Amino acid sequence: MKDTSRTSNLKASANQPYHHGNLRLALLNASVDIIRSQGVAALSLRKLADVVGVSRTAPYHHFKDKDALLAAVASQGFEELSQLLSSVVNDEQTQLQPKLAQAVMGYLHFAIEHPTQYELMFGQALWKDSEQDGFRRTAKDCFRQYVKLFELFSDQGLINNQEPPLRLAQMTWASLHGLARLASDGIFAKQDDIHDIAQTAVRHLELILQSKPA
Amino acid sequence: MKDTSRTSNLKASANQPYHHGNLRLALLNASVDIIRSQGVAALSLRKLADVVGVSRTAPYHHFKDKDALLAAVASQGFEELSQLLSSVVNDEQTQLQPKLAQAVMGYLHFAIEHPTQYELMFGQALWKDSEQDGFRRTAKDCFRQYVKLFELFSDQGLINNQEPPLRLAQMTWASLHGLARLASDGIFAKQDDIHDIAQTAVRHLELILQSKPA
DNA sequence: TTGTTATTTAGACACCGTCAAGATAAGCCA
DNA sequence: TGGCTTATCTTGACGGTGTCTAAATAACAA
Repeated sequence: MKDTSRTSNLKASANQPYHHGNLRLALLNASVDIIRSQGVAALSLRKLADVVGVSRTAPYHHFKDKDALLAAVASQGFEELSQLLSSVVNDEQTQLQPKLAQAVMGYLHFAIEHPTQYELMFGQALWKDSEQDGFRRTAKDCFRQYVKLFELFSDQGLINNQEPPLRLAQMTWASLHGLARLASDGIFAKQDDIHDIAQTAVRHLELILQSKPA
Repeated sequence: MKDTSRTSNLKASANQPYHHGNLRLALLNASVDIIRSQGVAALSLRKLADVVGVSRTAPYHHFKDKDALLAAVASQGFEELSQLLSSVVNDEQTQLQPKLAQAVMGYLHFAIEHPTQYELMFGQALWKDSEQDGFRRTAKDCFRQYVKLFELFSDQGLINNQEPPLRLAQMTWASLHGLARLASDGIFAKQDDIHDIAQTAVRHLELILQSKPA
């Protein structure tokens, strides 16, 4: 599909309209596609370059490393999750239960729909690499949306638990993350089980938020 | 370090005392060492063979694949976790709270002490590979120990929650796993935070086990 | 136009997993 | 003992990978 048309062919945004049009974005999109459909292990820079229609070393002018590319793909995932959570925060619904369920089920849906990307987003490779702190920031912004949800509940007096909202958010996010992991990694095999466990979990989550532990 | 001494040099067990002594075990031990100290990405069959002192292709007579080797390393981890959990089950202590805390803290300790191995144990690579079902069995045996703990509590009347013990085990294991992941992947950076969150989690876990949800 | 700079390319290197063919040696049976 | 079978290990080779270096190309600014 490598034709000889002008470089300004459609030009998705006004940035970097040099030779290719917008190589960085094209590489990122293709990477997300490959990772979501075939897993992280299936992504090689050489095949990626081939798919996009450039030479093997072209991507290195837009991403320092393969790790930098992977960090960008992970960031894209966190931005998608952030948007999901903030839409729940800004929903007109004011009751705790529906909002909580909406956030939890949306989160789980993302993890189950895009398991390989979710694994990449939370893997050690990126989090222990000190060079990827742009990635780390978008990830923390995402978590902040989740915390904001709990602060909202707390402000509206929907939480009886005495723990600070941040701590409750940390605790429940850990639970949610664990469920998401087990589901998306294929460890809880039966899809029905996952749904049941998720609903049971939401019910107990509410229970925790409403209770006053000693 | 490749000397010309007899092959029966120390011979760790009575199995496979052929040329090397016990290549399979040596490879497995060296792999665990490398993965724990440098991560999964740092393990190459060639360097591994070099460390053990054999040629590059020798390992293929003991492990079909690199994946088969990784599955063996993961199995070793699950066996270690199983032993930990069963020691809690068989402890003379009969109260719920100390046993639960002992299991949770032991589990978290393993995950934090050996983060790279823990990531391998729960990664998609192994769980989505249909060929590694020996690995899957040891993993499920490990989870069964955890379930047994809850059945024990239930038999002794220490649980008021109406949910079946299996469901409670699934739910709390998901929470525990999420916490372990966030901690061992370096996402909850501060070590103190982890400890606090873990204690808060244990407190709320008890709370769930004691409560009767609608 | 000329020069500067961003972008892309081809070539090369070291490393990787693993397949095929052959060498070695241990165990078994005569 | 000797010879056969079989498990074990080795050498050589192939295609694929990430990425470095040096050269080519094209956009832009003067």
